[in-house]
Amino acid sequence: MAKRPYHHGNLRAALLAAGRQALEANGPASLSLRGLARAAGVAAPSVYNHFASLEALTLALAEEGFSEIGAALSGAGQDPMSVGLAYLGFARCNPGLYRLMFGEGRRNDSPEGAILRARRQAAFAPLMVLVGSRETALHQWALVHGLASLVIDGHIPLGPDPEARLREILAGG
Amino acid sequence: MAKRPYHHGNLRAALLAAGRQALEANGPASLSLRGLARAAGVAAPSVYNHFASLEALTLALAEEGFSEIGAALSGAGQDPMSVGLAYLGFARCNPGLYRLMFGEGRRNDSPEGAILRARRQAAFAPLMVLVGSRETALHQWALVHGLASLVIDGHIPLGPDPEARLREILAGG
DNA sequence: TGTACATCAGTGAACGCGCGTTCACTGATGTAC
DNA sequence: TGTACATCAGTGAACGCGCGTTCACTGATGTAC
Repeated sequence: MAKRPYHHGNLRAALLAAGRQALEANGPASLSLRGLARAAGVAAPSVYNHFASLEALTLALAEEGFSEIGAALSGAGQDPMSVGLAYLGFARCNPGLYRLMFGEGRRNDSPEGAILRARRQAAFAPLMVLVGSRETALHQWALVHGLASLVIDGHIPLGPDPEARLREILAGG
Repeated sequence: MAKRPYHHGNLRAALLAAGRQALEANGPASLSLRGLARAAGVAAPSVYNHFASLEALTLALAEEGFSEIGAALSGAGQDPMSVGLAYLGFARCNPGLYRLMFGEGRRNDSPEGAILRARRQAAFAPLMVLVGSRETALHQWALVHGLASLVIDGHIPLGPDPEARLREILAGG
């Protein structure tokens, strides 16, 4: 099979791990097929044994993110404040991934874009369930998403007790 | 001086206009020095007579945006709801530019990034003035920024009366 | 008015770069006889 | 237990691309005499 794989038997996983690392180290724009292959200790064409294209790899990273944030929100219980904090926690732990998932949409009309948009809607669904009206749900989503973006971008220093601060801001309408 | 300028005497303005157009047509990631020169009907090196680098040109575009959103917010009066709607109006009219201004920050520690961050804080200042506590101001900023992002990304279809819908969502806490 | 000259916004050619992707290949592993 | 063979994850070389930037240049304009 392979000649001398540096990765330990699962190049797909190694590439995704390298992607996560690159995402957090240098942001979504830094993702490159050659770069990830390099990071995984493998020649660039090897990537094509596991992903159809760079776009497919990128999408797989985003899928990981949506799956993880979904789990985090599900595990946060029924209290909207808890769900909001869980959402913010995910974004703060994975800022590069969060940006890939929600920002930097290349082109609105690409097939990749359509898939990402659907996944975002799905991630938003738990919020829908918890609150009464659709307006309120959208309001909450906008609030929590906007706050996540601002925090990630360093606009809101959180001080020694980040969670308490986030609670204040979320509540402070 | 020039040989045969296709632009009418102000290449700097022509490049910025081309940048605005590219931003709205294809997003921030599509900005390229060669592309903008092409769009302005000029050879690539000509750009360097007016901007030190692509980064400088990009920053000038963002500055335009911050100046315009500042004017829009100032003109919106004292009512927080009006200011919020003005903010959303700017984002909806200039989605590509808004993304450049607020999203897609390349690297947090680049000098460009620092300038952009300062400009964002400045754009946020009017909100600070209108509301009582700092928490409330941050809450409002997050809400309006998040809503702008979601609307721009097509997650919230606005229907026949967009402004009324946005009012509902903003109010719907 | 005519001539020499400085200015400087433009030019085309070239640089080196990293990129995504394709190609024919190689060689270790696992299986069938 | 040996041997032939198929599989297929890996390989290096090469493709064409667009990019930002640098370079020495050109030639129309505006100014000084």
